[in-house]
Amino acid sequence: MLDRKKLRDDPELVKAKLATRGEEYPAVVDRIFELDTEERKTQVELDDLRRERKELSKEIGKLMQAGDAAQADEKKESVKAVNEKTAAVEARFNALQDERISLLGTLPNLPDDSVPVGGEDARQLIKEHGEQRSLAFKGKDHVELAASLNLVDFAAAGRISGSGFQFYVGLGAELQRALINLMLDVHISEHGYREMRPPFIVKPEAPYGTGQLPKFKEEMYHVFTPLEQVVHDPGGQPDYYLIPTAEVPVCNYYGGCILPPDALPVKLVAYTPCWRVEAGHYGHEARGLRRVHEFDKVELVVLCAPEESDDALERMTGEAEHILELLELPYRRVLLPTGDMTFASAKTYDLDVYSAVSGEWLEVSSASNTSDFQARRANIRFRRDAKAKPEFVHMLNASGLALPRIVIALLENNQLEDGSVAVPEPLQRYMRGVERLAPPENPLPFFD
RNA sequence: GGAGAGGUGGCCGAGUGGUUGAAGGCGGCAGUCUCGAAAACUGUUAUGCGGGUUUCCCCCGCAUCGGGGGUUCGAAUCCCCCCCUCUCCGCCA
Repeated sequence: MLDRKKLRDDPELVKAKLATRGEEYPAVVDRIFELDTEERKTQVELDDLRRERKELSKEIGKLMQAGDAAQADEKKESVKAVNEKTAAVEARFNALQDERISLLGTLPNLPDDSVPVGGEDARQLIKEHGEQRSLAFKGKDHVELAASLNLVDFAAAGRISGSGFQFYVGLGAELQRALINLMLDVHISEHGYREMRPPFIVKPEAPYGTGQLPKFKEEMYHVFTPLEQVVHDPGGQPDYYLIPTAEVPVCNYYGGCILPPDALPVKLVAYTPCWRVEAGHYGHEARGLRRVHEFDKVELVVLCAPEESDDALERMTGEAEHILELLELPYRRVLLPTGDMTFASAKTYDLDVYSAVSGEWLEVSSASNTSDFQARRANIRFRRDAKAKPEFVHMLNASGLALPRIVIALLENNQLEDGSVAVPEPLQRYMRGVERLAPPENPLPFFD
């Protein structure tokens, strides 16, 4: 949510900045500006009428206590007249306010000044790390490796859940668990995060707070309770959503709270599965583990004071990179342009990992500074001092990291000519000391 | 899922239709006392929106007692719906 006052004070600036994110936005800003002006005029009218009613009602109370029923009745009539006027003005006020708020909810965050203007072409390479070496032999892609090493059963997942789901088996499942634990442990003990285990199913208010709603409703899975038990249906919303990222429940953890002085920064890390509809066909883009409906991710969330958030974004991105370095995966950091950022973000870095087989970069992390945008929507504030007025915190999130494409890169980059895959050293202790992923001696019976 | 109880300010808790934004207590902050601290005493202690003044100082209005709707001249208080918590029963990993 953008600051209503900022939009009021400098609509041209807001329009110019939002225009870099989508051509449809300036017109919305104009409309909100009109609504805001009219709404405030109406509020003055409304407040006056309500004050009048309040005063009269008090007088009626006094008259009743004094036993003067006749005069009281007379006043009651005048209050009724005031109430009629109030009802009309109130209806107008509510209509203006509703429209303003719902339109404001559809505007994305203002991009930071350091963000390049433009679409995908304007992506800015910040750094590259590690050698993008190619294999000395013809490597298999991760789907072939996953099959030959008996790590992932795509066919079974397809039968049971449909395309876009995976059945990790044996060492494949252990690898997931190992990656999750490695990431959590590093973020907790080296980077000072506190682990959270949030619920995976949330009410609509939560994705609204983080900005997935109302614009990206179709990207989330809806969870309905059985029809006869559907009791609340505010605004036609389904009952629940499956989280598309841990950001949704974790960022809402302090929803509505005013954090005391010295509470910031708050650093939270959570592993959760993530569910995304990913409607449409992607072909090669979606092969195997590239783009899936359900995946595992370790997510970092930081709440900090406004003046800290620029540094916090750099730090968090570095912390995600640290995991890639531990896994010895070549990666690059890219600064996303205005047209490419997620809704709530003011500035986003993507981390891409290099795949030796396809020679492509695969996105494994997105680190965003949402400034006060999510904090406004979720209403999360803090006090600098015991007596200071509450201010909105700044909120940041970064994947640290998303697993499927890590697995792709790990398998493809670390494969050896004999068809096995080397396990990076830091990961071995999380996998019972396994150094190589090799075809199991007695694989699961496999049906295709 | 069934039956019952309840949700009030940072916390505890009073308040069942009238000047209650809300008693009292605790905590916090400021002051008096003290060499200092404790104790005691005094004062103070919500958020949002709008208007004025004009800049962070104050003044005024409105709203807010889980959320929404209703009754009424007037609702924390009465009615309806929803959300949440607790107790017992049922079911269940």
